[in-house]
Amino acid sequence: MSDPVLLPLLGGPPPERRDAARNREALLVAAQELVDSCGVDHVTMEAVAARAGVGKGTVFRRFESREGLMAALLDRSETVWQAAVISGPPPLGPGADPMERLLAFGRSRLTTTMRHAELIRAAGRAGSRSYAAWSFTAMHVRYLLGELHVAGDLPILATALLAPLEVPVLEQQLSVEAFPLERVAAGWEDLARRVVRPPGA
Amino acid sequence: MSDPVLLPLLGGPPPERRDAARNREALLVAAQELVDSCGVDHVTMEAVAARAGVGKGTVFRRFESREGLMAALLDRSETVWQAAVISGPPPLGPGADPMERLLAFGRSRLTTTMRHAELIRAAGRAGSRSYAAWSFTAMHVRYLLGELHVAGDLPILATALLAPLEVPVLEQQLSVEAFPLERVAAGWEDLARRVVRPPGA
DNA sequence: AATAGAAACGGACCATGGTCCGTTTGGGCT
DNA sequence: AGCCCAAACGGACCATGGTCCGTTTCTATT
Repeated sequence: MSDPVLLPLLGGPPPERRDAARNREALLVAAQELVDSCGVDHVTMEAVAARAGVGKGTVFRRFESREGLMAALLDRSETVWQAAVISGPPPLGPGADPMERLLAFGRSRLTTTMRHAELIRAAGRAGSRSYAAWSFTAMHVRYLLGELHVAGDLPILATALLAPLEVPVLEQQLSVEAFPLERVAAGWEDLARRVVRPPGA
Repeated sequence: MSDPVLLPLLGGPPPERRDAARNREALLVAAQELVDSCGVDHVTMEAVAARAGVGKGTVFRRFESREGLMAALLDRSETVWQAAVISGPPPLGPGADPMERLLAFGRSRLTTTMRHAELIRAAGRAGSRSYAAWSFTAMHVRYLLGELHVAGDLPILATALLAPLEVPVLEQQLSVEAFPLERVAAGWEDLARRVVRPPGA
């Protein structure tokens, strides 16, 4: 029977079996290599499986779908950026005043989004991962707006600032309309100021 | 030889052959019926072809891809909405003052987008069609901002107002975070006012 | 160490979007 | 009317994402 002492401590689902963990890692490495060498949309699930030395079924059991695999890859890249926001040097990280941080956030998020654009596209709305990514930025912007004593519906206002930084919107501006990146960045700063500026001033 | 009088008038590409036009129409009708009865993502290209009584190759020749077909379908629905904006009754159509029109535009676009959400998703970035749809709303908002004497980079500000009305953003708020529709709509109005409000007042 | 059963594995199999090419058809020209 | 050929057609064929299930491997328990 199972240990009555451990039982109450089991918070989440049981841990992965060792071979499963090894395969997950191998698959992520293989996928990353293929993405780097062929570009996201030329990577097939079979190729990833073959390169990792496992069967195709295994890939889908671990990551649900192609989107899920891409989301997992994306997660890794996003994590290092999130760390820079949480605990990196100012003005992106803590230390600068909130308005400076907000403007730094916008510029940084803009370039990061474009850098990861292909992967973000390929990840689609994969499970709860993409939600997690959105959630982080939403929480951060909400926090900064709070520090700036912005009045209003903060979650909604945060969304208003984040929406123009989504891939399809940025691609429309940068690629289709061919606005220079600096113009888009400056435009976002202007938007941020308009949103933050108090009504009576 | 070809008529020397007609030749200079040939602005665009030559017109479709009669059978081609008939098939295009039959395919659109078939696709619409299937979408209505099964839901967008259960419609297969073969099913559409079969229902229209043509071969699969024909569907792809006319519409390029699944996304292209969905975009064509979407186009029809969007057109009637666009007509309402251009020449319908105020406050959405012309006649009301610009700020009223802008607020009416936001609410109307919000509900229209959600009504067409599945189709918009399925249409993806299909050819120049999705660009045309974006282009219309962008132009309209730019025009209204001009009428309101808003100072700044109007194309960019228009984008800032349109981005929060895109499907993924709205779904995040309405479905994932479960904000009531009225809250999202009110939030957009607040955003519009902040963007329009002049700096010194 | 032996055992049992849950979990993971692999690759054949299926569904569907998309391509290709030999055949048919429409419509301008004589 | 008859000819011609560009355009359109159709459906076999291919690539790839995703499923299924019989087999193998891990690990907790004795």
